[in-house]
Amino acid sequence: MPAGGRTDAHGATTSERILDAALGSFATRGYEASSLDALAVGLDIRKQTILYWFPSKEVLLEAVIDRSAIELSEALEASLASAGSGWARVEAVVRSVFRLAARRPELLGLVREMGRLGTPAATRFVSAVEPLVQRATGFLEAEMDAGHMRRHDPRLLLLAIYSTVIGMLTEVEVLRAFGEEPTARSLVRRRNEILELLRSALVTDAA
Amino acid sequence: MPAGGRTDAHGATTSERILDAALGSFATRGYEASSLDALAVGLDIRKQTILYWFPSKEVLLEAVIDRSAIELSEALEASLASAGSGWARVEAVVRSVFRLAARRPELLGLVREMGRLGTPAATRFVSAVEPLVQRATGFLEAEMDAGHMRRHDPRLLLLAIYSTVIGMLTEVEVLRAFGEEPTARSLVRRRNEILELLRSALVTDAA
DNA sequence: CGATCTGTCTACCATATGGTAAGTGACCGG
DNA sequence: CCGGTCACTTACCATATGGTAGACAGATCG
Repeated sequence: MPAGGRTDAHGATTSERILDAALGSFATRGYEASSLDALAVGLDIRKQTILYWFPSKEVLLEAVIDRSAIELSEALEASLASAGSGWARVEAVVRSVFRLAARRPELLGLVREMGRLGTPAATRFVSAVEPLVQRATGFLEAEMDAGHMRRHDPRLLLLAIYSTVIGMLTEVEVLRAFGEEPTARSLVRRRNEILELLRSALVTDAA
Repeated sequence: MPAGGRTDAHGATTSERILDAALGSFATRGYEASSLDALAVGLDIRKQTILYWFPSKEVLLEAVIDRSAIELSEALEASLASAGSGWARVEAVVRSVFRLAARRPELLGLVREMGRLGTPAATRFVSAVEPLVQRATGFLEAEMDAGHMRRHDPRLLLLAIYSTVIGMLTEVEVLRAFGEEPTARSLVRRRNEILELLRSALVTDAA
């Protein structure tokens, strides 16, 4: 039985509920714009209960980051473990990110928020996800060496892929401007568009 | 002589100086996290001078958005006016956005911030830039019809291009994680990477 | 010269914020 | 049954926030 306070009707501990609400708020409103008071009201809890579990707002942020980094890493590692090789591997990862976006959009929102938080919060997240970046660049490089993919700077290529995927998943307002509704159907269309785009950009005829 | 208050040593009116500082702060710290007090201190001005020119923080935001939308539109329109056709046109626009990012990074930062602001602030920006989106999708569609570019959904394609470019220009923390320093040289490398990527994704052999 | 207008300032204020201090009740081992 | 710990609460507090009211100096104009 994990510590974290009394459990509610759904078996969630208080500290878990706080983390969930904080993640949602940080991801959509931003860290600085999120207030402990508002969080507490939303949870029907007193602010001091939050400060009991997380002695300061910054500590709460760190906890949210750590938990999210783990969840993100696990999701990606899982998709990598079962994925094939070559282009199929890229496709599997993109698909799993889109699945994650459908199930837990706040996670992707938090990733975007990282940029604004700067050191040391972002450093925390970055170092947690670092191994994945290493694996990914290594993989891309190998595929290029094997002639399966067009040659690019693997780090910059990864950055471009990341930007495209995250952007198409999180820029809701821009999506609206481009006439895309935030529906599941639209999500699938965006995923397929990205996959097509990446495939024609990356895969060589040799593969 | 445009109104806007007394002019400083460099000929800038007070209201212009306020708009500049606000743009910078909104773009990097975010709207909600920016305070009028901090803005005033940075400008060596009293907060009430800000509220004299812009009667509320929200009005200030609207003014910043309007001015930025105009500046952005003009920069893009200019690059479109002198650009050639086909792939050269896409390349010209991407290059001009990168030039803009080097000269006025806050403009791009504000675009990213739009997503968080939601209605009605984003609507304001979106409707100001809307004509550009129309022109761009129309152009892409024509190129596809002519067989110069691979067929895609033009709106989704534009969204993908936008996401990639904005992401690679604004996600400073992620850039750091990927080992890219925020230098001019790195900017050029990122630009070239994007151009290569887009070219292999879009251009058909027929072109 | 006196009245008015413009731009900026000083003096406040209600509210919201992150955080401290000290309680209260339920449970638990001895 | 009783002292202590755990989870959470009420009661505050200093500071920061967006915003109001009004004074004051300099220019403009009749």
